[in-house]
Amino acid sequence: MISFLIPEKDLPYDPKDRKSVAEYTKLLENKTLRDYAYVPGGLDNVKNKGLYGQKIENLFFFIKTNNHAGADFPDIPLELKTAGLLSTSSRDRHKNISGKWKSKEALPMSAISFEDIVNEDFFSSRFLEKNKNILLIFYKFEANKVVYDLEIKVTGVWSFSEIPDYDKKIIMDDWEKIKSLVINGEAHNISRKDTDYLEAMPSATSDSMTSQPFGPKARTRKFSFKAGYMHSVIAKLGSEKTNTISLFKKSDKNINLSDKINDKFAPYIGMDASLIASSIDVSIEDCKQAFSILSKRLVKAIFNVPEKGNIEEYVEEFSKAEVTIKTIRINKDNLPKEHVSFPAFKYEEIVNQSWDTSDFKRHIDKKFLFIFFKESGSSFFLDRAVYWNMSSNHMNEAKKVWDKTRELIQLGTIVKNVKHKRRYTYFPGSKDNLVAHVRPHAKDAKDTYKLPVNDISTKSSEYTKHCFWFNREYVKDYIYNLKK
DNA sequence: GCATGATCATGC
DNA sequence: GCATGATCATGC
Repeated sequence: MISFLIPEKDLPYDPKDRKSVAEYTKLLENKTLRDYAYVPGGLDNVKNKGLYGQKIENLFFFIKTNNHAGADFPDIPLELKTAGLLSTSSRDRHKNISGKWKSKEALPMSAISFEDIVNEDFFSSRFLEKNKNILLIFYKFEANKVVYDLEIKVTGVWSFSEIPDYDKKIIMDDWEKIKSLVINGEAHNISRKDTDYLEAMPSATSDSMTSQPFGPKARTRKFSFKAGYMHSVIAKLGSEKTNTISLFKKSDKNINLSDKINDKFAPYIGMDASLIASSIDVSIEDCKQAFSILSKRLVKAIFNVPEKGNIEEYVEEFSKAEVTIKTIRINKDNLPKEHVSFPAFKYEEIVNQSWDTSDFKRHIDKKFLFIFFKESGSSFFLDRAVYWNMSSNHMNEAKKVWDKTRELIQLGTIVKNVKHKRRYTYFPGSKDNLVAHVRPHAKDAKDTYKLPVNDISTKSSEYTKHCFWFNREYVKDYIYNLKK
């Protein structure tokens, strides 16, 4: 039972009218809660952003905090959520889809009950019941600021019924995917990258466990919208001109992202690289990343991305689902010519990170679009486009490589043999782990990053830049051939 | 031939 | 100027 702190008839908005609530909420934009809040004796100094929503309910909407399961505005129904914003930088890959502001992180919504979801269907699910209409209040994130002084920048209502059909389809598929993992007794192996927009986000405390009907205890999780998805929600609420391109047409109803990508690539599959180049009217560069450049130009041609635009930024679905594109050349036996590199890591940073906050995990905890060119005679043809994400058990394999690498850097035991012509390292090699290994990634051997601890055998305080690489055998078996 | 170290062009 | 996304090259 909702009870108002002032009589309902005196409320400055109509709690039974969603539009009225949304318009009233707009008064908060470019203001702080302190501009509206009145408490006899003054406000407290709450800094915990988890309490911000309650304070807004109490002081701005004059609603007592409700502890029951119902919505904050039960008649319409509307669920109030507050979330942080960061300003986008010019180097931001989400700049184009986000406009001025981007979401600080994924938006947690309601808890997932593994016991219940297996008996639900999407349209009568607790997820949809609880989250079909969300009143969003976004503030500029500033750590350690008293909540009353946070600057509110964007507000508005997100409604499932009002998003495009192709977005609904992706969210429904995401929900179904989570449900099917639970049905298969795999709730303990769910990963955020199994889905596109709606993810099963683990609770912040890693030891919080709950039961699942057909498997061992699993981490408790919440349905959450990915940060990439929230970027576009924020831009739309803020009426920013984002100039993005959707893979879907308005009439697309029952097609998912993976199938849509395959459809778009289909006309070019089997086509020789030189023929692709001439048919989209570009030339093939003569450099190391020639195939990467060609495949990005092909993607731009297929999806109508401007020549100068960044694909992962312009293609709305790639931005919302946080997709990374990798181009791979494979030989006649489907083995990639090369291992697959990631950005070089900084030795001083990796020792201060945990696996969950590490850059490597952040890079691989995403969706990928692998574009494979296969060798044929003296040329290569476009063979496959694979929309892919890593499984949780392989994630654990990757973690072993990261753990070992971090340990070696911490101990200062990187270099194996100084006297040898070439310097060999103790970093995990491609035979040591199924998924990944560590190798140099630098302009040349003199291109270094500082070490947190001097290397014992070289006495050096810096070392050639290195990065994590996906093993090419792994790419062949688990990405190209989709082995489980 | 493969594992691993070394290096390069592009684009922002 | 440097990070990125790759390929080249050496030596076991």
